[in-house]
Amino acid sequence: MINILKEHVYKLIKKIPSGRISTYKILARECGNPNGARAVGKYLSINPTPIILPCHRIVCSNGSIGGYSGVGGVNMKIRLLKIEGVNVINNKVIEFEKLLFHSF
DNA sequence: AGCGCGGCTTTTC
DNA sequence: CGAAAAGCCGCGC
Repeated sequence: MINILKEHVYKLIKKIPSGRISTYKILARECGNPNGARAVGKYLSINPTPIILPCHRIVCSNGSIGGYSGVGGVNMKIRLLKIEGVNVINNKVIEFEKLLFHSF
């Protein structure tokens, strides 16, 4: 059990395979902080390796794209998701529930 | 060493 | 659908 969310979050994200996605809340929950989704988002925002860390595979729990502090904003995030095979329409992930990866 | 702020959110009205 | 409020952690001053 890692107390530090940041480290834990990064590891979890790295575990997410291509074509799969997850949510901030789930990650926060996996870290033991169900209400720490926001904190998780911040860690991703300050993540040292934007593309290396598949932060674009993380979306809102409601299926919306959420946000992206990197260059290109959510547009780039959507682009990356589509490249990996995730359908995104109107800033929302299609069938994101089926793509959710919660087998950490 | 201590305090305050911000953020890729989430939930409810 | 759009807007507002709430709770969490690391970093900077």
